[in-house]
Amino acid sequence: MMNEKKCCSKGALHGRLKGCGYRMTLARQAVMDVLSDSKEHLSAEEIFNLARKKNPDIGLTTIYRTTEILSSQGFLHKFDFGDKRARFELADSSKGHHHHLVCTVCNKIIDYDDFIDEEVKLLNETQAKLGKKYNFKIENHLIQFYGKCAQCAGGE
Amino acid sequence: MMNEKKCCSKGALHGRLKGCGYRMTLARQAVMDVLSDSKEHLSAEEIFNLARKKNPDIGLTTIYRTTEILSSQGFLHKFDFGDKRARFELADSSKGHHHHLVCTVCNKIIDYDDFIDEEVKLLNETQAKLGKKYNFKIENHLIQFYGKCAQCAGGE
DNA sequence: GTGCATGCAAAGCGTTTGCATAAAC
DNA sequence: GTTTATGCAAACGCTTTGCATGCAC
Repeated sequence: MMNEKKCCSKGALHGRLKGCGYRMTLARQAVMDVLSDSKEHLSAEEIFNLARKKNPDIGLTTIYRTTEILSSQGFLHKFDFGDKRARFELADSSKGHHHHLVCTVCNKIIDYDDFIDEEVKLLNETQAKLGKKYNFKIENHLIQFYGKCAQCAGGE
Repeated sequence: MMNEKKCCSKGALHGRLKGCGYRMTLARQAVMDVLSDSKEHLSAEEIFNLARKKNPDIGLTTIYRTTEILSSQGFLHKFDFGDKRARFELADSSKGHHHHLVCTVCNKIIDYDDFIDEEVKLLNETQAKLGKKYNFKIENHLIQFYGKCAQCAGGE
């Protein structure tokens, strides 16, 4: 069994970036490493602070530009959880499809992949029907549940 | 059959605001009227421009404060369609449950209520299961499909 | 008359952009 | 050596806040 934790090796990243006309840089590697080490959905500023520990010269602007590129190339997924900042996670193909459960108080986010088979099946059907009826070329969907996590619900 | 187009009469709005310790003002009425007349999902600035026609002295700040209050009291629904600004619609009880289809190019939004019976049913089941498993008090959900509308898909 | 609501201006905050420098190739 | 990537500072756009004035009650 392979012990491949990361979605793609440094070499693969390098190659794929090159294939799109991008260069492989320390900053881009740092962003991938930070997201690879963390299993959270990090904001640009969080990535910045973590990347800084490895490379103190990195700038926040670079994080924005890098996450933009890496997202557009499919290395990262970009999410909006309603807390007014974009959040990113590695597009790790070893992790299957998942949806999110968002605490509206503390912003804790739980990725769930339970019960989603039916969900995804229905989603695909709906997507097909909607696409046809409204003549929309549907490319993506968003499902999130909002509520209060155990801690935050308790204290109320 | 009643010819009641608005979700609640001015009297009802007045009473319900009062019940929460809020006063009935021209600005609050204007925001409700604007949203009542439009069937779109309006941004704060759009509401501002329309409300201005009825009352030129109104300020954008008031729109922000008013939509905040009216949303929190359940008169309005607040949405985020990914275009970096909040959008509002009347919480009109005569309109049933609906979800959204969002064009990622021109930001056109289609409310659909087709095919959602099954969707809502599954959602409720999932919500119950997730709530139990993760000890979350789920209060809300978001479903949106993203893609390109007929016009925007054609021109590409 | 009292206290909430308003308008204006300024500040906040995440994000983007311009430009000179530095690094990848 | 050439071209892309970076860092810094400034600008941006939506939203929020401070404060004196105005309006609902």
